Amino acid sequence: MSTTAGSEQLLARPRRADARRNYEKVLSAAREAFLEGGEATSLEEIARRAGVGIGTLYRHFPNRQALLEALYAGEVEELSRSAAELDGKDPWDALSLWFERFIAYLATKRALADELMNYMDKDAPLFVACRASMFAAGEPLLKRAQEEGAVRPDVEFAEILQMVMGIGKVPTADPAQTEHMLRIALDGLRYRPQN
Amino acid sequence: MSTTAGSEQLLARPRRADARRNYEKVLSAAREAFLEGGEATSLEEIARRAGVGIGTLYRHFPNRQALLEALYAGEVEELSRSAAELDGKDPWDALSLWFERFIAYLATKRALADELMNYMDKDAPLFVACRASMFAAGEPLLKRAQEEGAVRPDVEFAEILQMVMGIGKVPTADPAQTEHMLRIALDGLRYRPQN
DNA sequence: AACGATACGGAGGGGTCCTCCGTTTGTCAA
DNA sequence: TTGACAAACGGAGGACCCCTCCGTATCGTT
Repeated sequence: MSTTAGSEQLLARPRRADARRNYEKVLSAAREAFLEGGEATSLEEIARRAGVGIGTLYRHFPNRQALLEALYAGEVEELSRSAAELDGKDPWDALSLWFERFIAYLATKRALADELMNYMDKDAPLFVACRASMFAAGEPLLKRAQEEGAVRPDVEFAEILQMVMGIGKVPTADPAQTEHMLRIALDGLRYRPQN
Repeated sequence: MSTTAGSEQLLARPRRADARRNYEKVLSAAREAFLEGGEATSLEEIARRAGVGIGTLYRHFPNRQALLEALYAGEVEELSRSAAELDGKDPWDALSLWFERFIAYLATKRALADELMNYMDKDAPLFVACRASMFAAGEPLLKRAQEEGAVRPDVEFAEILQMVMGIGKVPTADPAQTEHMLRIALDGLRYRPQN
């Protein structure tokens, strides 16, 4: 899967054949488990699903956060890559479309996003790399929209990203609600104080 | 304290003198502890601070969430009450000022807010009452601003509240960052698609 | 085939939430 | 004042969780 290919460059993967196998097993068991069971799934449960001892899980991922980060790495790269497709479009449309995708991504991975927010300010190398990847993908979209005058100049990519993440994290019954909140907030990017 | 007065009407308080005393002791110990130690403070620690057995704590608050809700009740009422002072002001200023206060409130009680977001959709009676209180305070401000034409008509109070909560929950190094995000999002309320 | 080095697995330490129940204490009627 | 009972207290301990440690098994190489 391409999601794991992404983290290969960032994480020193284990060497022996069985180790590599188990690494993958744990990772995909974790992916499944978080999708189904929500954020509270225990590592013991994940190890059990992967058919692996708890000790093995911890050999590959020194703690809970490390496992989440490894999952995160692959998914984020995929999202970042999707910005490339938006090059031709109208600057504003491209920007807001990309953020919509971002929100959709957060929606499916809410459990992940929840835990990750807590570590947002941490500087784990893998995390820094992911942030960089997001910036590389999204910042040009913003710059382009600003240069065209579609977005006010007094906003920075970092804060918009955080704002969107915050909105994406709000639990709603209907995804349309989240999307509406996003639209309102993004319209704030277009607002001009003195008109 | 007025903060506890609020929850008196919503929670059936214990009857015996020592019980009432201990109830207060636990509540204020919890307030302190969450302020200092962050969200992860254990209930055992709170009981210890209150000079009370863990069993007693659980007698008054059947689980962790219940304790948080009880804390929440008082604080929210205080915030809601502060909307009354904004009656005279310009509709737009009143609305955005109130949300700014809301954000400031969330900032000091982040630990609380964090846990509470998880239960946002739950219908615990005390929670419903708190939401009602917030609506009573904030919705008129929005309506007034919409009638004056300062805010677009296609937004509802509930979603704005959620949006603001989402933004407030984002951890930032500098409060000014959060405030800027809020300003951008609120400017979205004033944006008009066809100009 | 044999021998490191590498990786596995699960018992168990320390922590948390919460329950259960024997003991203590407040309250009220006599 | 006293006695009795409901109400409340407190902490041991069960269930669960994260994580560590180390004896055992397996891989890869010679």
